[in-house]
Amino acid sequence: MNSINTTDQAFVRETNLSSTLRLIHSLSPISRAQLANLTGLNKSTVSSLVDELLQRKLVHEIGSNVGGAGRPATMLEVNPELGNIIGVELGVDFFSVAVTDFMGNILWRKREDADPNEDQEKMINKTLLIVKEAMSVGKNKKQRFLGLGLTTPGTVNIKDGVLIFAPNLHWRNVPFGKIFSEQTKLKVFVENDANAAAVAEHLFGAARQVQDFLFVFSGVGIGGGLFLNGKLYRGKNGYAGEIGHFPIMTEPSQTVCHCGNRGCWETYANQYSIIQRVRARLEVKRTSIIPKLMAEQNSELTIPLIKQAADAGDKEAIDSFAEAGLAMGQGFAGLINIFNPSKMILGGPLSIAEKYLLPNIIEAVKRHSMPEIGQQVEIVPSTFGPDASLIGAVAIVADDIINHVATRK
Amino acid sequence: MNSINTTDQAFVRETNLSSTLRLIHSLSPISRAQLANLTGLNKSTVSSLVDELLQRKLVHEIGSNVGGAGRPATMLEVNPELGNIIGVELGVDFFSVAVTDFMGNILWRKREDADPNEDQEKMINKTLLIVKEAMSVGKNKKQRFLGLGLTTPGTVNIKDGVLIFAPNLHWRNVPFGKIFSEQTKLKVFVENDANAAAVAEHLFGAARQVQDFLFVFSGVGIGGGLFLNGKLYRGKNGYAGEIGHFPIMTEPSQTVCHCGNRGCWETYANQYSIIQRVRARLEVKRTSIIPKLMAEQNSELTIPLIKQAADAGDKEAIDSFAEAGLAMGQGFAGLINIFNPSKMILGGPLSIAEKYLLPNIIEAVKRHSMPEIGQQVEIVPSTFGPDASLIGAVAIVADDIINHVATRK
DNA sequence: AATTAGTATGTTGGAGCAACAAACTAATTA
DNA sequence: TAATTAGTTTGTTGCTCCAACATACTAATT
Repeated sequence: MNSINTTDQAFVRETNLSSTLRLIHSLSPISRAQLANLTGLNKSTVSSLVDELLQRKLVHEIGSNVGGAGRPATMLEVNPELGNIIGVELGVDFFSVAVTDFMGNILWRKREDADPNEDQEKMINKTLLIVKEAMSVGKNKKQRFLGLGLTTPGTVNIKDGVLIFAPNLHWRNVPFGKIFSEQTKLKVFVENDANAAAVAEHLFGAARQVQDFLFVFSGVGIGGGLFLNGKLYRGKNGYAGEIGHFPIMTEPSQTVCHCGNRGCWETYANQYSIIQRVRARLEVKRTSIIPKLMAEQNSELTIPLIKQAADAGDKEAIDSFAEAGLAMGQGFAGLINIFNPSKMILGGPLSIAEKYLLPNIIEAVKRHSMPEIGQQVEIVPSTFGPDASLIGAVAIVADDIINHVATRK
Repeated sequence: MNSINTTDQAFVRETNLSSTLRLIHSLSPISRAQLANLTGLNKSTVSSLVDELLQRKLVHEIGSNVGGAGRPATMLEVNPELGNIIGVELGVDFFSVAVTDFMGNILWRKREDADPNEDQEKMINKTLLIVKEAMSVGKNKKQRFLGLGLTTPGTVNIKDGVLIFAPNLHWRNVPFGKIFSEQTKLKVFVENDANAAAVAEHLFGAARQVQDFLFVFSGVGIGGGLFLNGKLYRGKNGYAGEIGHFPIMTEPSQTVCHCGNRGCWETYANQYSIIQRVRARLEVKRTSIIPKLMAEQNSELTIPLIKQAADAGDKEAIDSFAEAGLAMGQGFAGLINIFNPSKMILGGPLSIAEKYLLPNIIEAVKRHSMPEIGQQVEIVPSTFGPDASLIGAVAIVADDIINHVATRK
C-alpha cells in the first residue's frame, strides 16, 4: 500500500485532460474560450487539450454559435458516435440490462424477474444471455461498446471485480469481472449499487458539480454512496457506506436485521418496515382499499401496490409512508449532522413513493438535525428513481473513461 | 466557488515538496535513497527536493549511518532550530497554552481554570496574557515562532479564523484569528477541537500514515474529526463531524441534549451520562468509596474522581464506566459501518478513563457492527489523551507549514 | 596491509513534456 | 474602419525522468 502522495507531469496532463472532457460532457455545447474561462487554464493549453480529445475522437466540433460581438466560437460536444455503454443491475429479485450512449441516454433496456433462491450460475447465465442480446441489437449500426458496468447490493472488491458478499442474495466471492469480461470481451467494472448510483447522480443527475453529497439507496436494506471532497469515499476496504446499520435502538427492539443485530436504522425505514406498518394498520382498521387492490391484482402486499393505494387517497397507505418517512428522516438527520453535505439524494426502489416520503423526511430532519447544518442541506429525489443503480452501472464506465482519458489508448 | 480541478507544474513541485517534508518529519532520520524508494520519485528528483528543503533550513543533514554494504547514507531530519509553535486550547471551563517545537514536543505549558459564565472579553484577555508569557519565556534563546493554533469546541470558519458558534460556551462569531494575530503578529489558525485532534494524531500520534480514521472527542459532548482519503473532511460549510447528535432513540427518551433534541447518542455517552449513572447507583447502593472521596477532597462528582474510585477497585465506578463504554461502543459501531475506517481513536477528557471504557467499546463494536467491517478496525486511545486538542492546535500550524512549503517564503 | 569486487548512495547534464505568455490571425458586429 | 472575441503559433520556463557517473563504504581474497 504505497499511498504516498506524489505527482508528475503526466498526472498534470491527465488531470487537465479529464477536467476538460468532464466539462464538455456536462456543459456541452461549449467553446474553447469558455473552457479556458471555467478552468482558469491558458487558452493555448485548452487548445492543446481539446486537440488531443479531437484526435482521439472523444469530442467533436459542431457549428459555430451566432450573435454577440467578436469572432464566433466553435462549439464542442462529446462525440455521439464514440460508442455505447452496457449497464447491468443485479437486484435481489430481478436483473436489468441497459444500453446507453456516453451521455447516459438509454437506447435499449430489458428487465427480468429472478428468483433469489435460484442457483447462482443459472442467474448469471440468464444475465449473460440478455447482455448478449443487448450487444447484438445495434450490430448493424456497427456500434462500438466502451465497457460494461455491473452493480449489485453488497461489498465489492472493485480492483478485481469480485463481489465479496451480498447478504440479501447470500452470494459470496463471485468474480463478476472475470466472468463478464471473458464472455463479452469488454472492460468490466463492478460496483456496489449505492456507490454506483452516487456516481450516476454526480455525472448525469441531481449532483452535477456537487462536491459533498450522500446517495441513500433505500430498498430491501438501506445503503449509502458517500461522495465526499468531490469523489466517492470507499473506506479502508471499500465497505464504506453501510449507513443502514447504525444501531438506533438498543433493547428492547423486536425486529432482527438481516445483519443479525437488533435496532438497526434500516429495520425501521426499509421497504419491509412499510409493509409491516400497513399490515399492522389493516389488522385494526379495515377501511382501506389495499385488500381490494391485492385481490384484484392477485398480488402480495408490495410497495408499488401501497403506492397505488396512496395515489388513490388511501389514508392507511399514506400514513404508513408518512411514519416510515419520519423514521427515514431520523437517520437522515444523523447523517446530515455527521457529514454536513450539500445534498442528500433519495433513491432505490422506495423512491417511487418519494412524493409521500420526502416531506416527512424533511420534517424529521428539521426536527432532529442541528439547525446550522440541517438548514444547509437540500434533500431531493434521485434523478433516476428506481433506475439509479442501473444508470449507475453505466456511470462507473463513463466516469472511468473520463478519469483516464490520458492513459487509455 | 470555482472548484474545477486543474493543475500545473507548480502544483507538482508543491505536492512533491510537501510529501518529502512530511516523510522526513514523520520518519526521521531518513536518507534520500529511502525517500526515493518510499515516494517512487526518481533519485535525482528527491535530491533536488531535499536541496530546496536544505536551502530553506527546513531540514538538515545529520551524520551518516553505518553498517551494511555500499556507500553509507546521509541521514536527514527536520531542523530542530526551525522554530516553535504556540498552541491554545479553549475548553469550556479552562484554557491551556503550550509551546512546542516543530515535532510537537512540549517545551512549556500552562493551564488555567475558567468560569464558563465569565465575560467573553475577559477570558480572551486572560488567554492573551498567557500567550504573551509563553512567547517571552524563551526570548533569550532568540527563538522564532512559526505560528499560533487555537482550538475550541464548536463550528469554525477556518478561512477567516472565526468561531461561528460554540454551544457549550454560548459564544457566537468570535474573530479569534484577527484578535490573536493582531496581538501576537503571528500567523493564526483556528480550528474545531476534534478536527485539530485528528490532525495531531495524523501528524504526531496514533494515526501516522493512516488514511482513513475517526477521532472521537468525548467530553461534555461528543465531537468527531473525520480524516478521510488522507485528509480532514469538513463538509459543505466546515461543520462536518457532529457525530454526537445521531438520534439513536426517538421516544421515550428522558434526557434533552444541549442541541435541543432528545435521544442524541452523546446524551448516553458523554461525561455527564457517566456522572448520572454513578448518581443513580449511589442512590440505591451505598457500598462505594465515592462519597468518601468526595468528602475527603471536598469535590463534586467528577470524572477524575470516579476514575480514582475505579482505580481503587470501586465496583460502582467500574460498572458505570462499563455501561457508558457500551453506549459509546454502540455509536462507534454505527460509525464504523458508515466509514469502514482503519482506526477509531478515542480522545478528549473522558479518555483518562480509557482503561475502563475501551474494552466495553470494543465489546459493543463486536456486537453491533457488521463483522467484515468491524474486524478491520483498530480502536485505540489518543496518543495525547486529554491534551489531544492542545497538541491539535499545534498540529494545524505544523500541517499548514508542511502543506505549503513551496509557497511560503 | 593491500588489493579487488561488489553494492548502495547521491550528483550531473540532457531529454521530454507540461503549462504559460505574448504576439499573432480570423471572423464577426457596430 | 474600429472594436471585440476566438483561437493559433512560437518561444520560454520549469518540472520529472533517465542514464551515466563519482563516491564511499563492506567483504573477500592475497
